[in-house]
Amino acid sequence: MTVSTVSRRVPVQARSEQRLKAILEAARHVFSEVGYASATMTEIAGRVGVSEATIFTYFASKRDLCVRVLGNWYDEIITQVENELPLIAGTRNKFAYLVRTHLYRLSVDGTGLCALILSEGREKDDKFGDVIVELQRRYTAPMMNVLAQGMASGDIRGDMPLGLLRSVVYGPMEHVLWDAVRKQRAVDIEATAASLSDLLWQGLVPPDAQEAALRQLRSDVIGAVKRFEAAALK
Amino acid sequence: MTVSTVSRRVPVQARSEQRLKAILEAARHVFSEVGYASATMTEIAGRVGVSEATIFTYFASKRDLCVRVLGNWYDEIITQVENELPLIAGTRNKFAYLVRTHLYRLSVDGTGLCALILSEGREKDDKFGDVIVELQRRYTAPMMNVLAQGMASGDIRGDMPLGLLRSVVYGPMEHVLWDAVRKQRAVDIEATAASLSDLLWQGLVPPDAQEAALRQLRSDVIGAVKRFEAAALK
Amino acid sequence: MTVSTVSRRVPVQARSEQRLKAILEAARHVFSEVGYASATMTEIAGRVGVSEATIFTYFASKRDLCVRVLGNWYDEIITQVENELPLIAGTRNKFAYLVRTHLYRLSVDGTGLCALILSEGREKDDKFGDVIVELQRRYTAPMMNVLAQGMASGDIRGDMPLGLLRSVVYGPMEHVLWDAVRKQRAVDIEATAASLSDLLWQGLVPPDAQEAALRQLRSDVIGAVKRFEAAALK
Amino acid sequence: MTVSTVSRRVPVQARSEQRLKAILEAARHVFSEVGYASATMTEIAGRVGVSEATIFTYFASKRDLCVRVLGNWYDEIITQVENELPLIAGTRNKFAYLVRTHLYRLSVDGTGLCALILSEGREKDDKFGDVIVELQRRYTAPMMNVLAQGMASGDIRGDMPLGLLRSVVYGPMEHVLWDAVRKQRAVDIEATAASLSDLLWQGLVPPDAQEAALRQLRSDVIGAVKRFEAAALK
DNA sequence: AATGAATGAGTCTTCATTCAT
DNA sequence: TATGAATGAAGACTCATTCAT
Repeated sequence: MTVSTVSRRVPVQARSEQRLKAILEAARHVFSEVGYASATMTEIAGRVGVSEATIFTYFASKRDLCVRVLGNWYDEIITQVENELPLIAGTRNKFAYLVRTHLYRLSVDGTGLCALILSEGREKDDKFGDVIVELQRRYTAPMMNVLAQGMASGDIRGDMPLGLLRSVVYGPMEHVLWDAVRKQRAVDIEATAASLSDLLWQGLVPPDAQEAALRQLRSDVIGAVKRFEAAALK
Repeated sequence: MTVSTVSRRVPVQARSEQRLKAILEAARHVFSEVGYASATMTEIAGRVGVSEATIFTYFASKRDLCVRVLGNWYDEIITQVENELPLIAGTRNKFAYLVRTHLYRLSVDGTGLCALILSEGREKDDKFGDVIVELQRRYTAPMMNVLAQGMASGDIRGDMPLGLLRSVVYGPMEHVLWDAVRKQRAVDIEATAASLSDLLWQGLVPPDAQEAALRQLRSDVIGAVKRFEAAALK
Repeated sequence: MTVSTVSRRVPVQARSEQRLKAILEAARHVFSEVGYASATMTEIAGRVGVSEATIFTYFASKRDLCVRVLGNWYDEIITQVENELPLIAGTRNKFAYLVRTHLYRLSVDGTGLCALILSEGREKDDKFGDVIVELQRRYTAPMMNVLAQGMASGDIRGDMPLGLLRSVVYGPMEHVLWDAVRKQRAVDIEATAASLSDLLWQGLVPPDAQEAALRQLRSDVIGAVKRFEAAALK
Repeated sequence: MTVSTVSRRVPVQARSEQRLKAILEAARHVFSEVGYASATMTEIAGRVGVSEATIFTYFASKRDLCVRVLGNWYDEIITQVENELPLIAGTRNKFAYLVRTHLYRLSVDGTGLCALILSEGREKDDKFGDVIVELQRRYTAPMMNVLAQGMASGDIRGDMPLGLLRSVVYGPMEHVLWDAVRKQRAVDIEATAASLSDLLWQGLVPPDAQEAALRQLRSDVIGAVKRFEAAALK
């Protein structure tokens, strides 16, 4: 039997559950604020009020801690969306819901994490491996489905790659929030979400089909009304 | 060079001028590739082929070097835009030009710098402070002008804050490029620029045309209803 | 148990006795496998299936545990030898028995312990101090007696210090086993023991026989020369 | 171009050459005294009178430093042996020379290194890889050649594997020296070398061939003398 | 002007040991 | 008696920065 490098068992008692949460929360904030490379275990430990060694009792490494922080964040929001989205009808409404939810989530605690994901996710040595990629995929899946279905049904223009649409949707939201953080200003989530939904949807809608559809609709109504009038006057 | 915080005498001879440029260039690449925190003076010095100490002859600190790198990058593109933009007529054309130029610039050497700005520009200790905010402001000024003038002329919808429009424009581009970097794929700049210009512009355009159509439709329906009521009462 | 430095009350119940043995056994293996410095209480505790704190209920410190492990190991083999050796007759046979037993013991679980003794027994701060020296002395006593008696009886050459003979006997065995461990090969204990006994014994035997032969030869030659000279002068 | 992890260039100036030697020497002592695992860079740096960081300017890692220490040690003695051995004639004389040299070298500064080699060389994760194995092979090559040639020429018994003979030769020497270190006593190298050479050689010589050869020789001489006498008297 | 050399201040991580329960 | 939890002390290693030459 070889000597195995057993990392100590993670504490599981009631009391330590709280500590674990505290560490995760502190870590979430620190990673958010300064990014992975600049975040230090010392800082995180200091915020929780424990020694650095204690953190290593709960997490195997800085990397592990970060992965768990990200995982938690994703899990929370993924769960929420998976529960609420099915209750909403209509492509346009689903779209607006996803925009609003994303914006809200990011604004609460995610801006930094998002930056983290984006900037650390590209390291060559894939420090976080496919963990992030997979989480990201799961997280954006609902939006991608909405967009894909919209394309299929003709609600959304089909002349651009889906990946580009994703960037068009998520890019502005991240940008808005970074801007806010950088300028230390609060964001009016509801107003911003409404505006973005509106503007982006208008961009996503098929360019001519839009007017065509309106014209068609109007002629239909007019036709119907005329037929009705004719019938009524008879 | 916009901002500088040099504490030592900068050499002014011809040879030194070249060296300074070489250092800036190497630093730009390194910062781009690995971010501020992970970039090392050793690596930069190594690429230039000088000792680390030499860099400190030209720059007071790593921070200073980075600020100068960013400043240079901004200066280059700002200069380019200030020269070329006036030659282009039409809000829509100017908009497309700016999108294309931004995308092109970022894709060449700016993605990493962009990440740098976004992830380092938020540090608690205000490492780069307002330097970046100011540079960013100057850089986006032309686009902001185009958008503002578009609003004034009625080419662009006026029902949303200008800052939001900026996010709508720049957000997707950054997103697209990070995506590309993360997936190690090249971006077809021209195609992407065209698509983004198209889609975004459609979103930016005042929804008047649509509203007009809708208003017309509504008045049609209302008229029909009135006539129907009249007929029914007859 | 020979030496102990326990500072806490050792449990005396039946259950505890077993646990103590289990800890000692696990510790023996771990120390064997990786040496004192690299052995961890976590690993030992893990193998026993108890918490690290429990070990400290039985042993005052890692050092104490290690000393006890070594003491136990020595005790076992010393007891065995003290029981079996008297049953064997003849210096040569006793010698072979001790070689075989030592080799066998070391190969079973002692190589690592041996390394432990050799490499840790030298520390500046006298980590194990004279404990090991004393154990070692007791352990080698039987062999030393055999050698001393052999010398007295003329079976073994008396022209070298006893201590040197000890090295000649134990050195090769340790060397053989380390070689085996390093090369990850099993040792044929019986064959090796036989070969070593044979070779070493031949070296240990008084060189008298050979000297006698040589002396004879020399006198023969001298005699011949004299006769030759006499003949030549004739 | 990827960011390469360039370790800083090793200093090469005259002044630093001395420092390098000083570090190597201090390291040799420390590793000797406490083994690889227990040796600390702090201790080594302290002895040289420099900061820990300085050592890392010269050596990439603790492992690297240790490998260099070992390499140096081996190189010195290998060079010496390769120069001197050819000047010595006769298997027996070469053997004695190698024993004496090994003993002398070890006693000067190698005991600890030897322990290091033996105890660290067996780690599973082959911390030092084949480096040590190869050095060890080169170092023992001359002795192995002498033994092999002795076997071929019948000077040495051929009924045992060469590897075992190596252990028989080197084992006692290491044992003698460890004993000395452990007991803090000096060794009389010359006397010990002579004794060991004598005793070991006697063990190595073919068991019966020895006496047979002597008998043969004597009869040859006797025969020759008789024939000579007969001729002379005629 | 350039740099070889050195280092102080951290960084992550490990682990024997303690103690309240 | 046993242990979950916590931690102080230390260890290898990094790197921006300084300074004499």
